[in-house]
Order: sequence, then C-alpha cells, then structure tokens
Amino acid sequence: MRSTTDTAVGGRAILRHLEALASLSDRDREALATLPGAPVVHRAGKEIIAAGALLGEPWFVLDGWVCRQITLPDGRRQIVDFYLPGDLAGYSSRPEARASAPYLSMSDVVLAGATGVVACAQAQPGVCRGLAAALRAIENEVEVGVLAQLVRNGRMLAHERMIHLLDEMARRHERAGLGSADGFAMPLTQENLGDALGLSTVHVNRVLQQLRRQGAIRTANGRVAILDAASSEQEPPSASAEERLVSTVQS
Amino acid sequence: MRSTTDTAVGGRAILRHLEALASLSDRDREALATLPGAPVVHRAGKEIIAAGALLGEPWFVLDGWVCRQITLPDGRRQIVDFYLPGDLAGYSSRPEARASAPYLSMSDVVLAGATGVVACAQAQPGVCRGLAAALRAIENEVEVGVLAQLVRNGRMLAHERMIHLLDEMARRHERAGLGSADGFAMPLTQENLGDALGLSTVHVNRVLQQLRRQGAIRTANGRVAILDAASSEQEPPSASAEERLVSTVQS
DNA sequence: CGCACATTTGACGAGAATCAACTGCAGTGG
DNA sequence: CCACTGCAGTTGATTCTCGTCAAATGTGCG
Repeated sequence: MRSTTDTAVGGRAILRHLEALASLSDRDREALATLPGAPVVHRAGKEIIAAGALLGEPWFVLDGWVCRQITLPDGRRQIVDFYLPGDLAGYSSRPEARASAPYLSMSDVVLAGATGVVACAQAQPGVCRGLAAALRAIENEVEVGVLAQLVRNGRMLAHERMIHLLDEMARRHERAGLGSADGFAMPLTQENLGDALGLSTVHVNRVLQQLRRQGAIRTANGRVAILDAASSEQEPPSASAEERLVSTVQS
Repeated sequence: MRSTTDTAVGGRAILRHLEALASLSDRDREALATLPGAPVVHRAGKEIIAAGALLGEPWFVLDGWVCRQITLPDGRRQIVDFYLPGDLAGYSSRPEARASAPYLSMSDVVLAGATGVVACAQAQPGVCRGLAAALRAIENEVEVGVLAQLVRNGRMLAHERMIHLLDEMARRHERAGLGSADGFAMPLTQENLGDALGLSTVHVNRVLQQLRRQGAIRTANGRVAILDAASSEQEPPSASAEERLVSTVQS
C-alpha cells in the first residue's frame, strides 16, 4: 500500500463525493484541502470507534473500507453499512451522539481525522456554507443506506440483495471518481458479504457464481464490475437516493 | 374510540416516556402539559408524513400505532419502525432533514402536534434542559430501533424475530405506563407483522401459533402478553438500549 | 344475510443453511 | 527451494426454514 498515492486518491475522492452532495465554494475547497488530519493507517479488523463511544471524532476514509456491525451473543453478525474511500465515518450533527454500533476496518485502511473540517462547518456555517450542506447530506445518506440494507435483508431474495448492494457500491465509487473499466475495489471476503446480506458464506459463493455465469458481474483481483445494466431499470441520473431505493429493484 | 380518554392516557404516556429518557424539571413538565397541539384523529392507513417531505412538524402519538415503511416497485413492503402511544414521530434535530420513508398510521390514531414543544426545547435549551435531552435521546432511540430491525431481518430465525419484536414492544409499552396483566394493545394484522419481520403472512400465523402453544405469549382482543421471560435473559433495568440489542436474544 | 377482510389449515415446492470435504494460494520457516 | 500452515474460496449432499398456492373458517359490519 503506497500511502502517499492512497492519500492523494482518497483526497480527490472526498472532494468529488462532497461536490456531488453540495456545491462547494473556494473557501469550502480550501478548508477540505488544509483541515483534514494527517493520514492514519489501521490494519484490517481494527475497531475504529467503539460501540457506545461519543461520536466526537469523525474520520474521512482515504483508502480501504470501514463498516458498522452488530454482533449477537452467539456470534451471529450483521453489518449495518459500509464507508468507502471518500466517505465520512462516525459523524453526527447531534451533540452527545453515541455510536449505536462499533466501526470496524474491513481491510487495511487509511483515515484522516475530520474534526477540523466539521468544526469549521459548524463554527462558521455562513462561511463554509457548502461544507455544512454536504455534512447534512452525508447524515441523510447514511440513514438512507441503512434503510436500503433493511429492505434488502427483509424483502429481497439472495441474488437481488447481492446485485442491489453491488449496484450501490458501484454507484458510490463512480461518484467519488473511483472505479474504472474493471469496476471498483471491494476488499471484502465472502463471509463479510454474507454478514452484510444476511446469507451464509456458502450461499454467497453460489450467488456470486450464478451472477458471473449469467454475465451480470465480473470479478478479478479484488475488483468487481457490474456488467448487466438490465438488472436495474434505466434511470435519469438525477434520481435521488430515496427514489433509487424504490426503483432500483426488479422482482 | 373515546377521544377524551385517549388523549389523557396518551398524555401520561408521553410524560412517562420522556421521564424515562431524561430527568424533567417542572418547567419541562409545564411545557409538555401546555404546548402540544390539539388532538388530531386519523383513520388507519393514512399517510401522516410523505416520503421526502421536510420533517418540520413532528407528532406525538396519543393513541394507536404509526410506522415508517418502504415499498418496492413490485409491491413488497418493509416496515422500518413503529411509533406507539407516547412516542414522537417525524422528529429530527437536523435542519432541512427529510423523511427517508413515509409515515403511515397502522390503526386509527390520535396525534398531537409537537412543533411547539420542540421549538421550546430548541429556542431555550437552557430553560428546557430536560426536554432537550429527551429529544436527543429520542433520536438515538429511533436509530437503535432501526438497527434492531435490521439485525432481526438479517440474522434471526422467524420465531426469534417475532419474540424479539414483541419483547421490544412490551418493554416500550411498560415504560410508557401502558400495558397491564393482559399485555399491551397491538393493532397490527398478521400481514403487517410479516412486513415488519420479513416473513409471509402464513408463516407469521404459524409462528404465532407455535409461540402460543409453547406458552411464550398470550393473545386476545388485539392484545399481546409476553409470558415466558426465559426467552430473554435476566437484565438489570439499567441496561442501555444498545446493550439490550446484543443481549436480548437467545440462539 | 352477504360482503370484505383477517385468520387458519394443509399440501407442496423453492430458497437457503448446514455439514463436510477439497482446492488454490500466500506466507512462513526449515 | 520446498513442505507446512492458515485462510478464502469452491463443491456436493442433505436438511430445514420458509414461501406459495389454495381453500376453509371465522368475524365485524352495512
């Protein structure tokens, strides 16, 4: 992992992500360029924020994936949501908000503290108007993502859950300027996918193979590409996240 | 439905609910007694807040149940969470927050506008300190409830989902001073339960019968009583919502 | 009474979990 | 350099949970 390169790529991803959520002024961009903390590296499986901890120190993800997950006493796990490069993990506008689930690194990750950026947007909402708007949009996005996860696990079949999740990840990578002809980097084991989608590891494997066989996806070198756009209907790119939630799925 | 009685019962439920979340001063109690709007009645199946609408007008539930739900294009539904008497539906501390799922009445309901109460807590956080704290706790509770719903649908078997949900509802009713020897009022059809738990109506019926046969629950007149405390471990009443989420379930 | 709706029941099949083994591969140390 | 180890992925056989279909039985209500 070349930390320097990752940091630069991650920085661009943050900028593109936020620009997709709100129009940023030069002042906003300057804050984003200067205020994030120095890159911090964590190994896979590290607890970034503990369950119940105060959400006082949010992190930008520069490289790798972070997730929130809930563990039952008997060891069953449910992944709540994912934080990709360009995402902001552990942010809440509510004072005294606490983590209702622990944040874990799914892979080796590079993070940058976002405390300064958030403080700037909150202290001077007039100056950093774009940043403040983006933070609001981010909070909304997280909630929408959790609801999508709930719908997948509650009301979709295994292959629908898989395509729906992969579609969402692909969309988010593209929006952040990541992703290419061979798709996007997905540093998850099939066990992790199962914990996200409420499926056994074995069944995840079979669903992936079926999707590969029918030409819906391609996987190589830890990257995934969505090939078959027919699995989701044509949509105007202006569709909001909520609209997508209701219109992305086929029966 | 005797609106006068329901209003009084609902008002007590609100007070008890908030007192369970934060210690209220006399000032807080006075605000709660005077500021809620006049009771509003809705029939079952009414849309209280539309998807995407600005969350500018939260409602106290005085009687009946409200839920949020997401509908897929092919008609499949997923209920996100429930709002019982004493609960506050449609509140967000974030400015410009929008409903990421529509709010619907599951039964005939009686609501009271909470705009005044919320405005009081936000305008004078120093004066209505308890109210402000309670509102923060409510936002947290809603999020924890959604995560519990996600874990149920993703990682639990049908009978576990049912007991887990009924337990949660029973706890919330008791805390609000509702509920008695014959349990609490649950104005849901089995189809609604299925939409919440990600199960078919037929299977909901069979799970309920099994639970009745094994003496875990009792149902009569639209009321449900949880009988078998062995299905959840003994817990000190001080356990937080997050702790409950991880410790309530048996394998 | 008849109608609409909720609940119940049985038979059957589909989807997914489980169990167990095997493969492929990267890292490690002799 | 190669055996050894551990982990992720793969495969087949089997079991089980749950959905679907269809019909019957309540139940409240105009």
